[in-house]
Amino acid sequence: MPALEMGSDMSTQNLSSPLFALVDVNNFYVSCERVFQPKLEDVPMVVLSNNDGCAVARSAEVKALGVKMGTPWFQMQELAKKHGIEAYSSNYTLYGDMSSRVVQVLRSFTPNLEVYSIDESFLQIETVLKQYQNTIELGQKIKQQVKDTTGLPVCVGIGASKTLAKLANHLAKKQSQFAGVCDVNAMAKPELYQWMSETEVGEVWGVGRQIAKKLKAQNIHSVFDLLQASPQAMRQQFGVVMERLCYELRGTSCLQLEEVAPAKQQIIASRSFGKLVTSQVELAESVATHACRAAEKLRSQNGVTGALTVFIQTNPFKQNEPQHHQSITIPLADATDNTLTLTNAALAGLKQIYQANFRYKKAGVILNLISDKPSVQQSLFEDVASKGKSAHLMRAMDDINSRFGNAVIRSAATGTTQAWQMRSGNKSPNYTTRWDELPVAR
DNA sequence: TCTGGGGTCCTAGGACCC
DNA sequence: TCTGGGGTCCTAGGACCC
Repeated sequence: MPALEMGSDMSTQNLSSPLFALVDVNNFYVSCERVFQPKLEDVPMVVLSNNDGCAVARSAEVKALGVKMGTPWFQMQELAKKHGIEAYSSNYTLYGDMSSRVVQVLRSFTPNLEVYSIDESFLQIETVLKQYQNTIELGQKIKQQVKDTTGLPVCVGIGASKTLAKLANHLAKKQSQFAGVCDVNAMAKPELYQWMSETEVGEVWGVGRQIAKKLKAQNIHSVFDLLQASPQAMRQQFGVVMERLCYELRGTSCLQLEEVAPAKQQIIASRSFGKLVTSQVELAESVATHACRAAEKLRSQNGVTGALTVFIQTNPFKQNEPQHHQSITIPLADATDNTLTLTNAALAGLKQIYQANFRYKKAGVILNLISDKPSVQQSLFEDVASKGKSAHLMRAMDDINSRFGNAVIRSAATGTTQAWQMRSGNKSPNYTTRWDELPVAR
């Protein structure tokens, strides 16, 4: 079954099945700090979030003590004293800079690269491989090169789908015998299944706490259990994302490499308060600040927005206090990036949702961007993987794109393809108008 | 006392239209 | 037994990711 029918470059398509490598920096923020302060090597340490609230990065020593990601610093005081854990405030400028250095090294291996997050990149490597004895040699080379150039330690996971590469990366990190590089694609099936049955289902990329809980309730505990579950049944219960994930686990790639980062759809600027806030004046100050910051971000990526959302919320951890989580979306008369317009809209919104008598913990502003690029959302696995349907979808897309260069296309879960033509200077926050429907064969 | 910030996708459901 | 129903547009909210 051809995995990807949507690729535009037919010449390079499907010559061989894809092979993905996920390169992930170990304990990224902690490792960055250590590059510049070598004395911190071997010191148990954490890097803290804004307001020095939570641990957002933990060194190996701290992880070994059982400290979970996001643990509030105040909750680990005792442990910190006992084991000499040091805490550092985060320095995102530094981390961003280190991140681009790592990407630069990775690009020297292949241009087919997706920067997935500040510390992770996917590489598509089946064409690169010829120059190496095997995937492990390539992985080790990458690892060494990043270490030599940036000082940062990475692990490499390799698999036939992004999800499997993620899983391989997990094994590379947890199991020392892999020496930081693991290829589940080259692994003998019995060995792979053994690892899978020893790995909790919650470790799978896309299986979070809620879904893991539901899976376990029906006796799906390990990755191997999930591998054996029927994708159709999983879809019925959990939706299309889960179905796709099942196929990915089975080695059928459904998720493409996204070499070009898609334009942002929204911009968020928000912060927690150091203390609880009740007055509207104080909230207004922070909301205005966030609106300004959001507007700056917007302009820095040459965007415009058609609607602005303001939200305020109480402290969800104070369960004995009345909770209030309110938001409102203000449509803007014209698409804009103007700070004053946005600030005024934000303040007007705040006025409408503010209620006295609540103690607020957080405020923020969300901008909904107007996209000017055609985008495609594939909802159905079948759309991607089954030849007939995706061919039909492609025809529909070609047709729409040739007639309306500036269209937004959605393939709905029912298998219909719909298109909206962009309106210029449109006033609606939803910036799209449905113009036609193209039937797609089921 | 003290609990991050910034994103994505998908679904359900209400209002409305014909 | 009673019942309209399909489709659109929009929002809220849940789940996930790092």
